[in-house]
Amino acid sequence: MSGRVTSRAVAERAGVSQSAVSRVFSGASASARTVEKVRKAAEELGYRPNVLARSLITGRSRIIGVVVAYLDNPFYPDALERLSRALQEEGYHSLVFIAPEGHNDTDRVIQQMLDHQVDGIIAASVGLGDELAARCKSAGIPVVLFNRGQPEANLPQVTSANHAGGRRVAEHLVAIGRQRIGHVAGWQGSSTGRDRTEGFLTGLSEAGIAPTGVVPGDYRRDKAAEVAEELVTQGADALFVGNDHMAFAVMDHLRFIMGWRVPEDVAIVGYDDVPMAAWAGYDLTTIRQPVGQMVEATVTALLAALDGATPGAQEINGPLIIRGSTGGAAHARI
Amino acid sequence: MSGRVTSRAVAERAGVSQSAVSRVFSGASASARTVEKVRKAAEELGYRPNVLARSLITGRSRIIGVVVAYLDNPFYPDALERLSRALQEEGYHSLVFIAPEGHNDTDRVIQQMLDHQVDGIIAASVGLGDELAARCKSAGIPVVLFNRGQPEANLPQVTSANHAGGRRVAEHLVAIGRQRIGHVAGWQGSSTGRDRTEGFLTGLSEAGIAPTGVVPGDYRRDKAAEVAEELVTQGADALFVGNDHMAFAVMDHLRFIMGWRVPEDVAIVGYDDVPMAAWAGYDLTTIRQPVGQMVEATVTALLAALDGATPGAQEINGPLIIRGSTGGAAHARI
DNA sequence: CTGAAAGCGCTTACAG
DNA sequence: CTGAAAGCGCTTACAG
Repeated sequence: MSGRVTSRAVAERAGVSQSAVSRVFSGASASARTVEKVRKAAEELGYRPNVLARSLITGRSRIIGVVVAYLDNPFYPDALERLSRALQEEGYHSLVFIAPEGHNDTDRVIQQMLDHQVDGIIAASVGLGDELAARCKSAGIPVVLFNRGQPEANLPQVTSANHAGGRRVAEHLVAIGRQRIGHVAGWQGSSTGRDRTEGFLTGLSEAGIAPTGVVPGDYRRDKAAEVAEELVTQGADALFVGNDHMAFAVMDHLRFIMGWRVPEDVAIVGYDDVPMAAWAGYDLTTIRQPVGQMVEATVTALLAALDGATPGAQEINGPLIIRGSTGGAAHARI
Repeated sequence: MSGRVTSRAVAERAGVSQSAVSRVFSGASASARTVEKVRKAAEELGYRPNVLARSLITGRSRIIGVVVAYLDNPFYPDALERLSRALQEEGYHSLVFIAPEGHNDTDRVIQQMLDHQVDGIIAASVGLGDELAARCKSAGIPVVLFNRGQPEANLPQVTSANHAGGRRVAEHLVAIGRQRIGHVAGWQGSSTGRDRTEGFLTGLSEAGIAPTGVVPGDYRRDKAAEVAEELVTQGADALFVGNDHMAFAVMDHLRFIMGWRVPEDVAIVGYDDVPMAAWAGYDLTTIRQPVGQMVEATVTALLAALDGATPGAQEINGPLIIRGSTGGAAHARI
């Protein structure tokens, strides 16, 4: 226990005032001689400025609160890793909260972030209560929504073009000649779930096709597998599954439990293009959510908001990646 | 911009002193009447205590720094989620750092955590330089290593019984009648990698079998698939792969690229028992790392250290989970 | 129980 | 450029 080394201790050892030490470490101007003396003393004492004290005065903690809901869908660890790195590069740190099970208790978590004087908040795939949004606003703490739209909230938000993506999936399944097309939908309480479903139904209806069935899978593996079984039993020869995470469960269930062939008996399309989708075991056709671009846009929006700007909603386009689960690239032009 | 609401503002509105406000929010004693007045004023003003200021005085931030190296191996997002939740339950928050690519630049990250006055540090699967370890010690900041041993460092650490696990794998592969057994090893720069490999070789040698080959896969999918191909080409009929993450890549490569059958042509065993290992598509025999118990032990050790205790190293036993990739439970007794 | 006061470790005008 | 001083928003002895 050497005890905390403070700027005062460094000042004494260097034979300068405490203010001088502070100036050296906060990058304010100081003579070369002072800088040298201070650095030397600091080195010898192992001094490092107390970031808390600095934040208390400057009113900026350089900490960004990041809320994430579930890490079992591999899209989110990936996003979290990239967000954290991008923030670090900008000199910010991430105070991470894993949102509680009941998706809607995020408000308490956000409040705690405010208590910690975070400079800004990124909410990945979780919503924000109106009251809390107002409180953040009045506290001058910008909030950016990642992969979640909340139109009423009027918050900066970054999503991929979910409606367009869903529609593109419909076009693809029709193009490869499928007629009995079902949909294992994402959680309809989320904008991603709703938008993908809507886009998909739009696409089908444009092709003059009625869906064989549309059943919510709620972004849960177990539920997705269950409802997929229903749909194929009803005769579906193609399924659009609301995200890759569910699609893997659906493929496993159909192939290994029910003995169906993919894509011969049933074509499968997912959403996200997580790395696993490209693995030989799944080879899943899917819409790519360009996570790198989405993270970049999110961090850019946050920095802009910290600078006083008011960024709006942003949609990033993602391509359809055609793989074996719908017959592969060769079938793309059929 | 209502501006920050401070305890002084609440005091004025409530007609009490600032100290009284502080006492109410820090749980110190106060008369029912004071509490009521203060709470009312605070409510009306939307007051919440500034945690930074509190931490500056108490010297406790109630923030735990968590360093994680890679989130692409699903074992770690899972661990991170559980760690974060467990910490939240104890009233702590997690300042998360994703360690930079070059595994050994963790020191800078740890230093930054110290600058933020974290109360403690959990380092998941990363090492800690001697100098930094010493600095944490002298600052009185406990560090607990999760899933990584570092015997020289004399730090509290929680791992699973990797040596025993590796040995158990050898016994199992011998028991099901495999004779030409290869090993795609984990990164030998890590204790987990080394211990599993050692245990495995011990087990083989006890059975009087020499390994067909031992090649490092470094916990990387691409490398693992590559060296697995070498090993089976050399005639291996069974492979122990250093973790599940690599084992999936190995299975995909052997089955879908090379056309081998698992387990008929080659039996595969992994390590970790991440959820995916139980998926029908892999059905991977593996040693379970009991992540729940490991997290619990880690948090307990950290809390104990925060209380002044000096917890030691802890090894959690994990069972062999026999699945289809080695012929399933039916073959377990052969 | 309560208020006045000191102080946590810094930053930042303000004089010199 | 530099030091003395005020102050960030709290907690916590100390008297009363």
